Amino acid sequence: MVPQTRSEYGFIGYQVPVFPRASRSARVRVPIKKKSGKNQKRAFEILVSVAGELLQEQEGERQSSKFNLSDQETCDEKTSINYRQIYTLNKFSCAPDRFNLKACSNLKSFDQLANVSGRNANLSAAVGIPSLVSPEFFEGKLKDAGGELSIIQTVKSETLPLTGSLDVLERDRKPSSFFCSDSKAYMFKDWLTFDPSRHSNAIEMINRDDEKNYFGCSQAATTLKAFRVPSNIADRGIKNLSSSRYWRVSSNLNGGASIRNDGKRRMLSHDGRTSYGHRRSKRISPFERRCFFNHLPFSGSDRGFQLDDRFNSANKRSDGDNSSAELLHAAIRVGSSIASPRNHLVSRERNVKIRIKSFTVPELLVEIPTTATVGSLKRTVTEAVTTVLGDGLRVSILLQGKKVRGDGKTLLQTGISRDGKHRNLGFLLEPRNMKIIPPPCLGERRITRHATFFTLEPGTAGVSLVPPLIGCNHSAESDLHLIPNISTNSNIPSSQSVLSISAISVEALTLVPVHHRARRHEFVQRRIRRPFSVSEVEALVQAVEKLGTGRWREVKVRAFDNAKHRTYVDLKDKWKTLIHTARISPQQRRGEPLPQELLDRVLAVHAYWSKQQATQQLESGV
DNA sequence: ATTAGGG
DNA sequence: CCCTAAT
Repeated sequence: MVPQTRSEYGFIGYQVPVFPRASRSARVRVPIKKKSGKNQKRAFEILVSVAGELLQEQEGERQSSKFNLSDQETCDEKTSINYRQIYTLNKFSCAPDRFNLKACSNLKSFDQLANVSGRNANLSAAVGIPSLVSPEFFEGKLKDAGGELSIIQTVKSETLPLTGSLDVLERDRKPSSFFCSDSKAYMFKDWLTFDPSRHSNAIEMINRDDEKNYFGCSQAATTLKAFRVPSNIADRGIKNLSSSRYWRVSSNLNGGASIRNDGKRRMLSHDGRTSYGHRRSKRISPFERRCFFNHLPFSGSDRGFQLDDRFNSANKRSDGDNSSAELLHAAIRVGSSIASPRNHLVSRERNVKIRIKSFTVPELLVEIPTTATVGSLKRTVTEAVTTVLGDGLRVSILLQGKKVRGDGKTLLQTGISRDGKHRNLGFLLEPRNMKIIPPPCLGERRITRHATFFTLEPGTAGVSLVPPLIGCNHSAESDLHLIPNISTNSNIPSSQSVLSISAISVEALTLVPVHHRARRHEFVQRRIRRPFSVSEVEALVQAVEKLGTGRWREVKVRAFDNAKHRTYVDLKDKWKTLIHTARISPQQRRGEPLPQELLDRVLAVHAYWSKQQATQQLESGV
């Protein structure tokens, strides 16, 4: 069944993707009452609402056992829901006295569980009590809203991220529990949005019967964003989708190169606010794909959005022969050459087929500490390159060494089409802005949009310049192997070396201020990994010997005051790992070997202060 | 901000 | 290293 229509309803504000059958989900139980209880409660309200519908579906399919959580499940600590996150409801179950939810946010894949029960939630948070369940829902208003919808939409966890395919389910079933009472049809909401400010008002219902394309969602924190989007924008979404994917992967690669070394991380969401971000993940799980996907508009069709789509859509944009645009090879190598054109007739028009086999990346400056690893250098270069390729390139056309002016002219007029062998045709790639990679500690990353299509002369032959597949390795952990002409002369005078990637086909670096659209996705940079040196460990041990554990601030001031990149949390963490290291066998240890003497001291100091702590507690207890 | 721990 | 509850 392919949905011809899409219907959505909801509250505006929070958005909760429904994700009925996740393949897996880790679990963290969340009590209602928390420091950030208010927001969390909202999230729960939403989740519970959604789950209510899911339960009905579940009931109909007699799959309840699949979702049941055992009764021994108890409760505990850990708040995991964060206000501005998107939650995905993974699993749910309902018992007479409890309601279990598993959910995850977009920022942490599959490790959130909300478990709401009469026991671990505080009294007013038990299921069925209006304070937990949103009033509308509880009182059946939501039901009415849903009742008008004849289409139930659900999403298969496996297929949505990649294909965007949707299943339409129709249910005509007797409702159950406290949710909904007698809707004729129940609906799976792909997105349920919830506006705290108006959550006791009417429910908004948006029918989108006439549109095939739609926006999956906007950002969770973005309120009042219309769902309805013109299809031309949705079309554009395909591009963004690809580009963002592209960026995401490449950014993931940058685990080693840090822009900020001040011990803090930052995440920029598209609305410019700063918030916490997600961790770099080792792989792109289906859920991640979905989450990622969810941020973006997508085509309602069944086609997926594999990387190839970028090219597909590029081809389409060129208005030309779809098969003609070859995948442009954009390895970072020297020179650009042009493939000879085949005579190809599309319609009445003769197309010029131009293939860029490779091109040179314009000059890049990468500043990186000499202490950085080779891997981080690679990543830094990767990022620099992808940044340039993404949005920072200006393309000029060179014919016989001269820039071809006038974007309005046809290829015929400029003579490009007659240039049989295209020997004299060239492309000039110039960075639009010089500051590609800010040196560490010197500022904030430029936010650019990545992956840009350059389409020349639409209407005739199209040449799409597609960023290379750098970073399309799906394993974010793996290092990329760039092949730029990196001069690895390490005549590094100071602590900072400037690495220059020379450009060949670039004549000038133009300094064109470019408007930076904030990327629409959160992006967060993990700090660079900086293994502790032996001397650092030495200093740490010495400080702890003196100060004891639990005074990391003082340890920091005392022994690492000038090591800006070592926070007291780092020191505490290092101490933790030191203890572990000292306990394991030398064979199991990794990294720079530490003198056994040092490790012995670690254990001794640890034992000593542990005892101290214990006796102190005894004293205070008495 | 710091501390303490889990991830 | 990250994340975050609890101080």
